[in-house]
Amino acid sequence: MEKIIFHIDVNNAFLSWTAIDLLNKGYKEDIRNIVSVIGGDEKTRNGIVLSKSTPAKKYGIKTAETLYSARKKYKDVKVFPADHKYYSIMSKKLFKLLSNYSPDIEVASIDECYLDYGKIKNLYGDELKFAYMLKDKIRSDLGFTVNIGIANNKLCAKMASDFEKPDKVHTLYTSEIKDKMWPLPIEDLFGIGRSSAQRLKEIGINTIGELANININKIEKIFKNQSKHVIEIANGIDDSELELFWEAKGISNEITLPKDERNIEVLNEKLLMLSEMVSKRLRKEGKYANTICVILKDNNFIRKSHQRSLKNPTNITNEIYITSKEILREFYKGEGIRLIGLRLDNLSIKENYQINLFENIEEKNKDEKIDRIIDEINDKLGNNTITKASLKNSKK
DNA sequence: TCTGGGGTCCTAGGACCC
DNA sequence: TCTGGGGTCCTAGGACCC
Repeated sequence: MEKIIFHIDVNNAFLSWTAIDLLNKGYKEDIRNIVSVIGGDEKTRNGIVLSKSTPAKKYGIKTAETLYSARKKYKDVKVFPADHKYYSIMSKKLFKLLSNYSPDIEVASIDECYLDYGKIKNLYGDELKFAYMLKDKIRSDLGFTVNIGIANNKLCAKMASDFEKPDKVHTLYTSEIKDKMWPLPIEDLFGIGRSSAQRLKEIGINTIGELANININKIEKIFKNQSKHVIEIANGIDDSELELFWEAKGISNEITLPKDERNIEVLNEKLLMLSEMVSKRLRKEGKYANTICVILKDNNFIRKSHQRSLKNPTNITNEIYITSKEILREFYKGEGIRLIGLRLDNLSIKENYQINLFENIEEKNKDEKIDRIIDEINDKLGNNTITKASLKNSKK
């Protein structure tokens, strides 16, 4: 069976979805048609562009740049806050619509997915016709536009959906790689980021085609034993399968602080909050963490992290909090901290206990039960209703 | 009024074991 | 009297993606 993969990508997802939300609420203007962006709050140092309208793009405004910088490009750019809950609803609507046609969908992020069309071609016929029908149906049913890339593997489908936007269908079949992909600049290749692109340009490689045809020796210093793989992606070679069942390998939350912080007591309070956030998500997944990692970003934007493997996996808020405090104390040197984060890794399904004479299993089970009850109450009454108070009184 | 947050994968070095 | 080498696990950091 011929492999035919679709990559479906929402155009300017956050901005489009906010535009729909605003129109539903009676807002007169469709912000997709003006110079506008979705941005964070500058007062809390979250002032970056998360999504931009097509007109904003025309003024050179880019995702992830500061609002300050965006305003320099267009003084009166309209800035709207993100609404992640609403985005999640719209995302689910999209995937639900798509699942009416195929069960073989890989959700790649909140606003994009892969669909295995090869498996359903005998039902729906020509892929190009179907793609046009699908994109128009999404637009009429859900109110936003998508790009659809069609190819013989995931990589090329992804590349194709990134061609001209918005509201377009493109193909990048294996036979079209030379003509459609090789002339593109090297930084357009999926998997080549800023750092790799820079180093490739330094050795005179500027297009995907140049990379595709390079002698492997010339890039081995840069890419080590990934060199073969890098040349393959430049040739549009990718035999990876769709991953239909995604499971998180780690759970993390981070916060940027309103000002640089040097007070370890304040940092500990943030760790308490982060412990509550990550451990609640962990319990919801029914999992246990084997590794706890504390992340710091200092006022020079340097990230540092320290982690610890646990003797026994846990999902208990207080255990995670106590451990994270110890880790922080071990490596915090008093520098101004801009961001603090907490990550749980090496997740396992069941507590894989080795008998530990010094640990009271019944006590642990009780702690976990209490945490779950707290989760339930907070879900009903809104977050942080009882958690902090109960923890502050808990034993060290 | 400068630079988010949530992920994955890879590398390299050290510890440890045989 | 001159220090192997493979395998695995842990840790820290970097690159990349949306």
